[in-house]
Amino acid sequence: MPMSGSMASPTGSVDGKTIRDRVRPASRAELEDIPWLRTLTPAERRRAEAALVVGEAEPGDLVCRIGRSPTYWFGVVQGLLKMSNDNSDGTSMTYSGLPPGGWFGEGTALKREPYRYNIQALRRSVVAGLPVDDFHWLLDHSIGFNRFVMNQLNERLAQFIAAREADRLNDPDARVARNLAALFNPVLFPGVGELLRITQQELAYLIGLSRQRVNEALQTLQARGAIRVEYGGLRVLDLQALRSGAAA
DNA sequence: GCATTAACACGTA
DNA sequence: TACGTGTTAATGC
Repeated sequence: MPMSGSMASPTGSVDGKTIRDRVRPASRAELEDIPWLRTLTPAERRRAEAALVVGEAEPGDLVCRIGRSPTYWFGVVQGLLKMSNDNSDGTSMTYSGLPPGGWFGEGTALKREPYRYNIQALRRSVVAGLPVDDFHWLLDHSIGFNRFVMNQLNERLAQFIAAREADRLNDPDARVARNLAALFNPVLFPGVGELLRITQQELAYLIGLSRQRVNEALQTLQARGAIRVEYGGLRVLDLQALRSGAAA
């Protein structure tokens, strides 16, 4: 039985730069793209906006590293990140892609425990961070923020179940379709838009198939009108078809 | 039979 | 030039 989790990718030279350096306050335009700010009262929002920072991540940069203490609750403003861990045999396993609009790390921030995964930039990205102390302050003071976080956790749980289901499908085309549907989840990743910039190689690592087989599946999905394959990315034409696995 | 790795030509940023 | 895509051939379960 194929399990996508069994697929490992070569780790490559981990140029272990962290983006801790060179963070700056969030610009007005960047604040507009942060979905949970709209759930706050004016006073709460002022505090959150003052605390938010953003940083640029180059391809390969680590946004957070396993074992480090949580410093921020993170969000993707632009670009694409991946969540993965490294195996003892020098390979790594990719668990999830993180497109724009996605916020992550609340589990670690809640418990103030070390990160359990690496978060790495796949392409040039802009990452926002809310310091953990401010994250906790919002949890203690803001009803709207609590609702957002609860909704976020609920949606992620649904995604987790869907991912397990997708892993058990043995039709590679359907697995590719379901994984794409997850990346285009408008609740978890409201900033992804209709064009997702990701290479077929990274998609292959994420899904747990070879690049060649992913390419074949993408051609099939395109022929069915669910997506359009573009250079360095994919455009979604029919999200419902992807969710249903785009079965023949 | 079907997916994987390896290798290649080709087009694009 | 470096990278991503699309394709083929050989190999393995």
